[in-house]
Amino acid sequence: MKTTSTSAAMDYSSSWVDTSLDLNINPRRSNDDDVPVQARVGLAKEGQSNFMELGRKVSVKDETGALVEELNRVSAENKKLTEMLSVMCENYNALRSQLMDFMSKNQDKELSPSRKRKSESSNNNNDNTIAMNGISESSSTDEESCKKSREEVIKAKISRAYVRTEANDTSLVVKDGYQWRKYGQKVTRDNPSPRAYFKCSFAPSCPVKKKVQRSIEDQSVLVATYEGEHNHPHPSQMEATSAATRSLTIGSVPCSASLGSSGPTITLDLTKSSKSNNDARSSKSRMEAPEARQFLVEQMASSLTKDPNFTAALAAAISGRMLQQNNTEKW
DNA sequence: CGAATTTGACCCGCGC
DNA sequence: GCGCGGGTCAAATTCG
Repeated sequence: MKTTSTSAAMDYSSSWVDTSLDLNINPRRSNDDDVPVQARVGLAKEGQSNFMELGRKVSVKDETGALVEELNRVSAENKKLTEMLSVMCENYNALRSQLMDFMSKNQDKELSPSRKRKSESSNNNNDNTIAMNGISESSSTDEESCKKSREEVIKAKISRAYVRTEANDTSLVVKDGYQWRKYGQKVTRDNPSPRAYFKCSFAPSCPVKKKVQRSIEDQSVLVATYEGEHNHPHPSQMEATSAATRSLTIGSVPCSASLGSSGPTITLDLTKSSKSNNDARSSKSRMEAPEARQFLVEQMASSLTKDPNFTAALAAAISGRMLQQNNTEKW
């Protein structure tokens, strides 16, 4: 029942979370397909008539050298990213094993009926998946809809997310990318940790609420219960869109990040930057500034790793998926 | 100074 | 009907 092999866990990670950055080992290659070296030399000749004096062989040689250098650099970067990914998978495996222990320990307690309010427990019962996946969603059954139809309209979608935080982090903040406004906090009977109540900052137009409370068993795990669905775009998507727009103005590197029910998807298409710069002028500027491109890539990677939304979304997705998988294995 | 957070009071459903 | 407990409100407070 338990799957402990590393390779299996790796398969999970690959199937759950699309960690592919769509990196092209040789981005110039695609560019070369579109714009042959000679053609670009010709373009350079158009831009600089004196350049023709140097002869085609020299320019091709320089171009080849630059390409090799670029290739080496991108390969090294790709290697670095691969190493980072493997480290992340190792961390994930460690986290997963921890979670397996944790879940097996309190499995009975989770399944035993708690002294919760009827409405909440019924909602949880409706949630056939027990909301173990990161951003799981559930719809209500027909039996109870007639009884509390109005309430069900409001609480049509209830999902639960488990987010592991630092043990010394006392804040009940689950950075899921959305903006929330805290409107209350209570100490509940069945959990000594306070429960925080949040409304979407787009309220009242957006009716989504969430409750965040630390897990009884593991204080470092935050349990976020979401009620309702956002009726507006994910702020990180808007952010990514604007970021991509900004990057387009400087480097034309499309970049998008999204967190959906199927997990986070980060698309960093470095190949398109070359293709979109197919005209002569940008081709010239691109050849002149490989450092600028490297800086841009590094900046984008840095902004991604530093972005709390990204890391939180990643953490939420990983923990949620782990729980989902654990739940699947139990059934 | 406006926005966000805190926190005690209040509301309401449920069980006895 | 009453008490309990979860959820919400809103005034006070804090923060940027």
